[in-house]
Amino acid sequence: MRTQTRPPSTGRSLEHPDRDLIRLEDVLHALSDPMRLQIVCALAGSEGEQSCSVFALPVSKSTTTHHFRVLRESGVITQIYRGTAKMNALRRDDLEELFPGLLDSVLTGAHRQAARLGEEGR
Amino acid sequence: MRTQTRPPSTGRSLEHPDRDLIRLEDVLHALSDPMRLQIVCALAGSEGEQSCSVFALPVSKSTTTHHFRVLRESGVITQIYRGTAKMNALRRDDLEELFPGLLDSVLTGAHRQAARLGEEGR
DNA sequence: CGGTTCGTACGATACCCATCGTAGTACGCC
DNA sequence: GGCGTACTACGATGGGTATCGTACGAACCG
Repeated sequence: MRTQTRPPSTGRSLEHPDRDLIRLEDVLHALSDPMRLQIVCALAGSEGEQSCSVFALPVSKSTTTHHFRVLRESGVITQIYRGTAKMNALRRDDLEELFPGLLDSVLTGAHRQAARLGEEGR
Repeated sequence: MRTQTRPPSTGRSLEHPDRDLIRLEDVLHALSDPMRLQIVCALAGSEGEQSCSVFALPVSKSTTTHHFRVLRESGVITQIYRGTAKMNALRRDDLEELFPGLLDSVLTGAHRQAARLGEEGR
Protein backbone atom coordinates (compact mmCIF):
# COMPACT_ATOMS: atom_id res chain seq x y z
CA MET A 1 0.00 0.00 0.00
CA ARG A 2 1.27 3.40 -0.95
CA THR A 3 0.92 5.42 2.19
CA GLN A 4 4.06 7.46 1.81
CA THR A 5 2.35 10.19 -0.18
CA ARG A 6 -0.39 10.64 2.36
CA PRO A 7 -0.02 13.97 4.13
CA PRO A 8 0.15 13.75 7.91
CA SER A 9 -2.77 14.92 9.96
CA THR A 10 -2.60 18.57 10.81
CA GLY A 11 -3.10 20.39 14.06
CA ARG A 12 -6.85 20.59 13.90
CA SER A 13 -8.47 17.80 15.84
CA LEU A 14 -11.98 16.38 15.97
CA GLU A 15 -14.01 14.88 18.79
CA HIS A 16 -14.84 11.20 18.53
CA PRO A 17 -16.86 9.21 21.05
CA ASP A 18 -14.97 6.46 22.85
CA ARG A 19 -16.01 3.03 21.70
CA ASP A 20 -17.79 2.29 24.95
CA LEU A 21 -19.86 5.42 24.63
CA ILE A 22 -21.31 4.57 21.22
CA ARG A 23 -25.03 3.98 21.54
CA LEU A 24 -27.09 1.75 19.32
CA GLU A 25 -29.92 4.26 19.08
CA ASP A 26 -27.52 6.95 17.88
CA VAL A 27 -26.01 4.65 15.28
CA LEU A 28 -29.42 3.64 13.99
CA HIS A 29 -30.52 7.24 13.89
CA ALA A 30 -27.39 8.24 11.99
CA LEU A 31 -28.03 5.49 9.45
CA SER A 32 -31.73 6.29 9.07
CA ASP A 33 -31.10 9.34 6.92
CA PRO A 34 -30.93 8.51 3.20
CA MET A 35 -28.06 10.88 2.58
CA ARG A 36 -25.99 9.45 5.41
CA LEU A 37 -26.82 5.88 4.48
CA GLN A 38 -25.55 6.66 1.00
CA ILE A 39 -22.33 8.04 2.46
CA VAL A 40 -21.82 4.94 4.57
CA CYS A 41 -22.43 2.66 1.61
CA ALA A 42 -19.90 4.58 -0.43
CA LEU A 43 -17.36 4.45 2.38
CA ALA A 44 -17.88 0.72 2.74
CA GLY A 45 -17.43 0.19 -0.96
CA SER A 46 -14.02 1.80 -1.04
CA GLU A 47 -11.20 0.66 1.16
CA GLY A 48 -9.55 3.14 3.48
CA GLU A 49 -10.15 6.85 3.76
CA GLN A 50 -12.19 9.06 1.52
CA SER A 51 -12.36 12.83 1.54
CA CYS A 52 -15.69 14.55 2.13
CA SER A 53 -15.70 16.01 -1.34
CA VAL A 54 -15.51 12.82 -3.37
CA PHE A 55 -19.14 12.00 -2.72
CA ALA A 56 -20.71 14.82 -4.73
CA LEU A 57 -23.85 14.79 -2.66
CA PRO A 58 -26.85 16.67 -4.05
CA VAL A 59 -26.85 19.10 -1.13
CA SER A 60 -24.89 22.18 -0.16
CA LYS A 61 -21.47 22.04 1.44
CA SER A 62 -22.89 23.14 4.79
CA THR A 63 -25.34 20.27 4.77
CA THR A 64 -22.60 17.84 3.83
CA THR A 65 -20.55 19.00 6.79
CA HIS A 66 -23.57 18.49 9.00
CA HIS A 67 -24.12 14.90 7.88
CA PHE A 68 -20.50 13.93 8.33
CA ARG A 69 -20.54 15.40 11.80
CA VAL A 70 -23.62 13.37 12.74
CA LEU A 71 -21.89 10.22 11.52
CA ARG A 72 -18.75 11.03 13.48
CA GLU A 73 -20.52 11.99 16.71
CA SER A 74 -22.63 8.86 16.62
CA GLY A 75 -19.51 6.73 16.30
CA VAL A 76 -20.05 5.45 12.78
CA ILE A 77 -17.00 7.06 11.19
CA THR A 78 -13.67 8.58 12.12
CA GLN A 79 -12.52 11.83 10.60
CA ILE A 80 -9.08 13.30 10.38
CA TYR A 81 -7.63 16.33 8.67
CA ARG A 82 -4.96 15.68 6.07
CA GLY A 83 -3.90 18.94 4.54
CA THR A 84 -6.98 20.79 3.36
CA ALA A 85 -8.97 17.61 3.05
CA LYS A 86 -10.88 15.84 5.79
CA MET A 87 -10.66 12.10 5.43
CA ASN A 88 -13.39 9.72 6.52
CA ALA A 89 -13.34 6.04 7.39
CA LEU A 90 -15.86 3.62 8.85
CA ARG A 91 -15.24 2.46 12.41
CA ARG A 92 -15.72 -1.12 11.29
CA ASP A 93 -13.90 -2.78 14.16
CA ASP A 94 -15.56 -0.77 16.90
CA LEU A 95 -19.02 -1.29 15.46
CA GLU A 96 -18.42 -5.00 14.96
CA GLU A 97 -17.26 -5.33 18.54
CA LEU A 98 -20.26 -3.51 19.95
CA PHE A 99 -22.98 -4.63 17.55
CA PRO A 100 -21.86 -7.77 15.74
CA GLY A 101 -23.20 -8.09 12.23
CA LEU A 102 -25.10 -4.83 12.34
CA LEU A 103 -23.10 -2.87 9.81
CA ASP A 104 -22.94 -5.76 7.39
CA SER A 105 -26.67 -6.39 7.53
CA VAL A 106 -27.41 -2.71 7.01
CA LEU A 107 -25.05 -2.55 4.04
CA THR A 108 -26.48 -5.73 2.57
CA GLY A 109 -30.00 -4.47 3.15
CA ALA A 110 -29.23 -1.16 1.49
CA HIS A 111 -27.69 -2.93 -1.46
CA ARG A 112 -30.62 -5.28 -1.89
CA GLN A 113 -33.07 -2.43 -1.58
CA ALA A 114 -31.26 -0.43 -4.24
CA ALA A 115 -31.47 -3.42 -6.56
CA ARG A 116 -35.10 -4.03 -5.67
CA LEU A 117 -36.11 -0.44 -6.30
CA GLY A 118 -34.17 -0.30 -9.54
CA GLU A 119 -31.71 2.30 -8.29
CA GLU A 120 -34.44 4.93 -8.48
CA GLY A 121 -34.99 4.95 -4.75
CA ARG A 122 -32.08 7.18 -3.96
CA MET B 1 -50.42 -23.81 20.94
CA ARG B 2 -53.63 -22.69 22.54
CA THR B 3 -55.25 -20.50 19.96
CA GLN B 4 -58.82 -21.50 20.62
CA THR B 5 -59.38 -18.86 23.28
CA ARG B 6 -58.08 -16.06 21.10
CA PRO B 7 -60.89 -13.74 20.03
CA PRO B 8 -61.18 -13.23 16.29
CA SER B 9 -60.17 -9.95 14.78
CA THR B 10 -62.96 -7.43 14.68
CA GLY B 11 -64.14 -5.16 11.94
CA ARG B 12 -61.66 -2.38 12.49
CA SER B 13 -58.69 -2.69 10.21
CA LEU B 14 -55.24 -1.16 10.15
CA GLU B 15 -53.01 -0.12 7.29
CA HIS B 16 -49.81 -2.09 6.85
CA PRO B 17 -47.21 -1.46 4.16
CA ASP B 18 -46.76 -4.29 1.66
CA ARG B 19 -43.51 -6.11 2.15
CA ASP B 20 -42.02 -4.67 -1.00
CA LEU B 21 -42.75 -1.15 0.17
CA ILE B 22 -40.84 -1.45 3.43
CA ARG B 23 -37.84 0.86 3.33
CA LEU B 24 -34.62 0.36 5.22
CA GLU B 25 -34.41 4.00 6.25
CA ASP B 26 -37.88 3.85 7.76
CA VAL B 27 -37.08 0.66 9.65
CA LEU B 28 -33.84 2.13 11.02
CA HIS B 29 -35.63 5.31 11.99
CA ALA B 30 -38.35 3.35 13.76
CA LEU B 31 -35.72 1.40 15.69
CA SER B 32 -33.67 4.47 16.58
CA ASP B 33 -36.07 5.63 19.26
CA PRO B 34 -35.27 4.14 22.69
CA MET B 35 -38.91 3.57 23.53
CA ARG B 36 -39.59 1.76 20.28
CA LEU B 37 -36.41 -0.26 20.52
CA GLN B 38 -37.56 -1.38 23.94
CA ILE B 39 -40.91 -2.40 22.53
CA VAL B 40 -39.27 -4.40 19.76
CA CYS B 41 -36.97 -6.15 22.22
CA ALA B 42 -39.93 -7.08 24.38
CA LEU B 43 -41.87 -8.36 21.37
CA ALA B 44 -38.90 -10.41 20.28
CA GLY B 45 -38.54 -11.89 23.75
CA SER B 46 -42.08 -13.22 23.84
CA GLU B 47 -43.44 -15.51 21.20
CA GLY B 48 -46.56 -14.49 19.32
CA GLU B 49 -48.76 -11.49 19.87
CA GLN B 50 -48.72 -9.03 22.71
CA SER B 51 -51.26 -6.36 23.49
CA CYS B 52 -50.19 -2.72 23.61
CA SER B 53 -50.95 -2.50 27.29
CA VAL B 54 -48.64 -5.22 28.58
CA PHE B 55 -45.57 -3.09 28.11
CA ALA B 56 -46.25 -0.49 30.80
CA LEU B 57 -44.16 2.13 29.07
CA PRO B 58 -43.24 5.22 31.09
CA VAL B 59 -45.20 7.49 28.76
CA SER B 60 -48.83 8.40 28.30
CA LYS B 61 -51.27 6.22 26.41
CA SER B 62 -51.36 8.67 23.51
CA THR B 63 -47.61 8.47 23.13
CA THR B 64 -47.75 4.70 23.30
CA THR B 65 -50.27 4.67 20.47
CA HIS B 66 -47.97 6.92 18.48
CA HIS B 67 -44.95 4.64 18.87
CA PHE B 68 -46.87 1.53 17.87
CA ARG B 69 -48.17 3.31 14.82
CA VAL B 70 -44.66 4.31 13.77
CA LEU B 71 -43.56 0.69 14.13
CA ARG B 72 -46.50 -0.53 12.09
CA GLU B 73 -46.23 2.06 9.32
CA SER B 74 -42.51 1.41 8.94
CA GLY B 75 -43.19 -2.29 8.52
CA VAL B 76 -41.58 -3.53 11.72
CA ILE B 77 -44.73 -4.95 13.32
CA THR B 78 -48.23 -6.07 12.43
CA GLN B 79 -51.20 -4.99 14.48
CA ILE B 80 -54.65 -6.48 14.68
CA TYR B 81 -57.66 -5.78 16.81
CA ARG B 82 -58.89 -8.64 18.95
CA GLY B 83 -61.81 -7.46 20.99
CA THR B 84 -60.84 -4.29 22.76
CA ALA B 85 -57.18 -5.16 22.67
CA LYS B 86 -54.77 -4.44 19.83
CA MET B 87 -52.27 -7.22 19.41
CA ASN B 88 -48.77 -6.69 18.09
CA ALA B 89 -46.26 -9.01 16.47
CA LEU B 90 -42.92 -8.57 14.78
CA ARG B 91 -42.81 -9.02 11.01
CA ARG B 92 -39.85 -11.34 11.38
CA ASP B 93 -40.21 -13.13 8.08
CA ASP B 94 -40.72 -10.03 5.99
CA LEU B 95 -37.79 -8.24 7.59
CA GLU B 96 -35.55 -11.27 7.24
CA GLU B 97 -36.42 -11.56 3.59
CA LEU B 98 -35.74 -7.90 2.87
CA PHE B 99 -32.83 -7.25 5.21
CA PRO B 100 -31.24 -10.56 6.22
CA GLY B 101 -29.76 -10.55 9.68
CA LEU B 102 -30.73 -6.98 10.44
CA LEU B 103 -33.31 -7.61 13.13
CA ASP B 104 -31.16 -10.19 14.87
CA SER B 105 -28.11 -7.95 14.94
CA VAL B 106 -30.14 -5.05 16.29
CA LEU B 107 -31.64 -7.25 18.99
CA THR B 108 -28.27 -8.69 19.88
CA GLY B 109 -26.75 -5.23 19.90
CA ALA B 110 -29.48 -3.89 22.15
CA HIS B 111 -29.05 -6.81 24.51
CA ARG B 112 -25.28 -6.40 24.68
CA GLN B 113 -25.60 -2.68 25.21
CA ALA B 114 -28.05 -3.18 28.06
CA ALA B 115 -25.58 -5.54 29.70
CA ARG B 116 -22.69 -3.20 29.02
CA LEU B 117 -24.47 -0.21 30.52
CA GLY B 118 -25.65 -2.19 33.51
CA GLU B 119 -29.31 -1.89 32.62
CA GLU B 120 -29.23 1.78 33.61
CA GLY B 121 -29.17 3.00 30.06
CA ARG B 122 -32.87 2.63 29.48
C1' DC C 1 2.17 37.16 -0.65
C1' DG C 2 -2.21 36.13 -3.39
C1' DG C 3 -5.23 32.88 -5.04
C1' DT C 4 -7.51 28.46 -4.82
C1' DT C 5 -9.49 24.59 -2.61
C1' DC C 6 -11.69 22.47 1.13
C1' DG C 7 -14.18 22.60 4.88
C1' DT C 8 -16.46 25.33 9.19
C1' DA C 9 -19.40 28.52 11.80
C1' DC C 10 -23.43 30.91 12.24
C1' DG C 11 -28.05 32.34 11.65
C1' DA C 12 -32.42 31.51 9.48
C1' DT C 13 -36.11 28.63 8.11
C1' DA C 14 -39.22 25.15 7.68
C1' DC C 15 -40.36 20.75 8.86
C1' DC C 16 -40.48 16.62 11.75
C1' DC C 17 -41.51 14.43 15.96
C1' DA C 18 -41.96 12.86 21.00
C1' DT C 19 -44.78 14.18 24.40
C1' DC C 20 -49.04 15.43 26.72
C1' DG C 21 -54.12 16.09 27.97
C1' DT C 22 -58.74 15.80 26.77
C1' DA C 23 -62.45 14.06 24.51
C1' DG C 24 -64.19 10.31 21.95
C1' DT C 25 -64.97 5.44 19.80
C1' DA C 26 -65.15 0.34 19.78
C1' DC C 27 -65.85 -3.68 22.11
C1' DG C 28 -67.05 -7.01 25.80
C1' DC C 29 -69.63 -7.84 29.87
C1' DC C 30 -73.16 -7.49 33.37
C1' DG D 1 -78.99 -0.51 27.95
C1' DG D 2 -75.19 0.89 30.84
C1' DC D 3 -70.49 0.48 32.42
C1' DG D 4 -65.54 -0.35 32.14
C1' DT D 5 -61.47 -1.23 29.41
C1' DA D 6 -58.50 -0.42 25.59
C1' DC D 7 -57.16 2.30 22.37
C1' DT D 8 -57.65 6.61 19.11
C1' DA D 9 -58.07 11.39 17.34
C1' DC D 10 -56.94 15.92 17.77
C1' DG D 11 -54.63 19.99 19.02
C1' DA D 12 -50.84 22.06 21.42
C1' DT D 13 -46.10 22.47 22.56
C1' DG D 14 -41.34 22.24 22.77
C1' DG D 15 -37.20 20.44 20.97
C1' DG D 16 -34.69 18.37 17.19
C1' DT D 17 -32.88 18.57 12.43
C1' DA D 18 -32.16 18.93 7.33
C1' DT D 19 -31.57 22.50 4.53
C1' DC D 20 -29.62 26.81 2.81
C1' DG D 21 -26.56 31.08 2.10
C1' DT D 22 -22.96 33.85 3.50
C1' DA D 23 -18.90 34.78 5.64
C1' DC D 24 -14.79 32.88 7.48
C1' DG D 25 -10.43 29.88 8.47
C1' DA D 26 -6.73 26.57 7.27
C1' DA D 27 -3.70 24.58 4.26
C1' DC D 28 -1.47 24.15 -0.15
C1' DC D 29 0.52 26.10 -4.56
C1' DG D 30 2.48 29.26 -7.40
